[in-house]
Amino acid sequence: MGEKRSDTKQKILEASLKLFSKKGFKETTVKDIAREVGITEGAIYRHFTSKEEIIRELIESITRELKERLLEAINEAPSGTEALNLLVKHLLDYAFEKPESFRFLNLYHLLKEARVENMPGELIRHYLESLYEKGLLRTRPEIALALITGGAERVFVFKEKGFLKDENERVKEELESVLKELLIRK
Amino acid sequence: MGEKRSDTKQKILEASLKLFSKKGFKETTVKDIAREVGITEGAIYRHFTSKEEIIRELIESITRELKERLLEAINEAPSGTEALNLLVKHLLDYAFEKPESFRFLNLYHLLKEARVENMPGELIRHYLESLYEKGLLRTRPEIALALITGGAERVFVFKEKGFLKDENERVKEELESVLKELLIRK
Amino acid sequence: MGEKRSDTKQKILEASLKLFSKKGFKETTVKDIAREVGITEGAIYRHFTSKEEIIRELIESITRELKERLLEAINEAPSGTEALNLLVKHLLDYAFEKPESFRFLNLYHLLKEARVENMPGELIRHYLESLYEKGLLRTRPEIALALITGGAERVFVFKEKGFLKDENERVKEELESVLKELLIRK
Amino acid sequence: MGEKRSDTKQKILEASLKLFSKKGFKETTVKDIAREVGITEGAIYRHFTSKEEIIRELIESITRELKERLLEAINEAPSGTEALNLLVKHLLDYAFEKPESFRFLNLYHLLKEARVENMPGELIRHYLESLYEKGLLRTRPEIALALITGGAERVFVFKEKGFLKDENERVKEELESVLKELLIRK
DNA sequence: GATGAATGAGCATTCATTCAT
DNA sequence: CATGAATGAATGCTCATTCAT
Repeated sequence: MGEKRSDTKQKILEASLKLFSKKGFKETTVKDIAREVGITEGAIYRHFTSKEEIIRELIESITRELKERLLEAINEAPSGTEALNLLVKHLLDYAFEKPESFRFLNLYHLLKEARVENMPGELIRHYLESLYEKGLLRTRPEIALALITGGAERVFVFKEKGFLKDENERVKEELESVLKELLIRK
Repeated sequence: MGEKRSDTKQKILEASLKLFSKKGFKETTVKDIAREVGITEGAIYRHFTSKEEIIRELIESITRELKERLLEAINEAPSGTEALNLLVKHLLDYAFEKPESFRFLNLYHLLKEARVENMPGELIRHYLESLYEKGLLRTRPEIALALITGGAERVFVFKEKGFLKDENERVKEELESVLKELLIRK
Repeated sequence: MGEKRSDTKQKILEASLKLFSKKGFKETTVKDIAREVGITEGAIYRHFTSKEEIIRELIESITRELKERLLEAINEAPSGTEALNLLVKHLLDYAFEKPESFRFLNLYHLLKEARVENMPGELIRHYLESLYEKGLLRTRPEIALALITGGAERVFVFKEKGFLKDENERVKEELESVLKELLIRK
Repeated sequence: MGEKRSDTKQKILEASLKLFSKKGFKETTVKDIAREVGITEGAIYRHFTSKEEIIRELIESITRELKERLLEAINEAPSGTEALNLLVKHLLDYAFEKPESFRFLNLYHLLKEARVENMPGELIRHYLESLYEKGLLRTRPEIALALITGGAERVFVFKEKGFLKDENERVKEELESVLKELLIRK
């Protein structure tokens, strides 16, 4: 009953995420989204007041979801070093599990004006800061963060372009291991 | 000397690079470019047959320029390890020297359908491959490449958002040092 | 008694009258009307086959009602001069009693193609004609009619804009007195 | 040379005035205007930033023009009574000379939110006020104004509907004479 | 009777491109 | 070479109307 109510809204969000992350915001038209869902343009506006609102709703839910996962990692960890391990693991898990969301996030912060405070990265940066002060980090937090998120994102571009042909699992493990080695001062 | 011939054309390319890298392709209109140059829309079409041609010309020249620099690095180097050092250095030099070009390159490969063969990264990847086979690389070439280019790009986003407040020179040095340590197997 | 049967229908007509007279026909949407009534758009179509039908029904009932009042005035009157007095009085009574209806009527004849025969004014004009022929009217019937109806309508615009701040009763009396003086040849 | 520059812009204004005054604001589409001018919709936007801007420009120029005429009347007149005569004459001259402008003005103040201060009527009202205080006016200024402007406007509706078949000149004279008689206290 | 999702035509506006001057 | 008016296709959005529930 209640499932059907927001069935279409959910489909619109999913189609939008797919298209926005692949083609960009301006490049994706409302008609594209409607076609992908299998409805007409007008129907979109029963669920959203504007294209911009779809984007807003997507960025909010993705940000929330990723932040939750990262907070989990921080809270789970017994020690600082272990937290760093978990942070990297959770971020990569998310990126490989939901590449479209991850890509959308990157695109959004690349092209749209965004408050720094809202970026999930800020959460990581904040935590890395404390690790850095304890001497557990090999490089400054911002640089570490750039390597984690930038490296992960690039891997997806490579996969998409056919540069990288390995299975996701193997790629993730290798990236995870090299990042840990890179970041943690022994 | 034929240099003055394409004074306006050069200005159009520069204005386009600036706007495309900042706002994206679709988001930048021909009128925007014309306004930035100080001419009218029609005049653009004296120098380019289409907006798409401006993009094409930009991506070609940026690709060519970056490739040249990278080839230089490879050829200059006395040894494999040293070549890797130089490669990282040259890439970061370029990125920090011409952030708009670097950003444009990233955006282009993120949003537009591009042949892998044309990417400057392919050049690096190819070379890294040979280093990897000699056991000089700590991780697989694609992952290494993802960390170098992804990390560099992300650093610019951070600088733009006010995340990173240090001087360029310091940031570049730190990034360079951590990447070298990361990649080169001792 | 059949009165309750069209409770909602009556509400729709009232809401429509209010909105149409304030904002115009095109400017008032079916959704606006539904919201004002407190139902949904679809429900409107249980009672009317189209937006146009609502307008039609409104103009018909307003026209009928006003005509009835005017006929009453004519029939009531003992003499021609007295009939003129009553005509003016009844018209102003109606306008001040049901300003929305009066406004709707004006707007309709201003913007929509309307048969002259259906206008309540035609009734007045016809009667004025006979008075004119008897030499009781100071000016030609059409001009007299224009002053009566145009003057009354304008008074409402002025009240709405805050131009006129007096009480309705006083305004009506003054308008009535000046119109009688103006029209009746002594 | 300079004439051709704003040739199209002028045509757009004229076509818009014609259509708006006949059909209303919402009822007149940009396509209607373009068709009337003989250009495409897009061309409109080289001369105006929006449909609303066309309306704004029209109301401004009409208001300015009418105010100028009325001020002239006031300044020209040797005495108060004569000024009133001239005011009525000038207003009717304008209305009969430019019925579309007059109609547009009325429609605008009927349907759009307008500042009272900007209405040409305010100019007349202000002047009538001073005449009223001197005892020269038979009725209160607002009522007088309502009869002048409302009566004039209605006459055009009647002409359009075929109610009134006389020549403009005769209608104007009669209206003028009755209004003067009505307003001026002897 | 009523709901609310969906349709489809239409609207204001934008924009890459063309072309006469 | 450059201008700026114009085109025409496309875009985001609105809205009267329909229809399954």
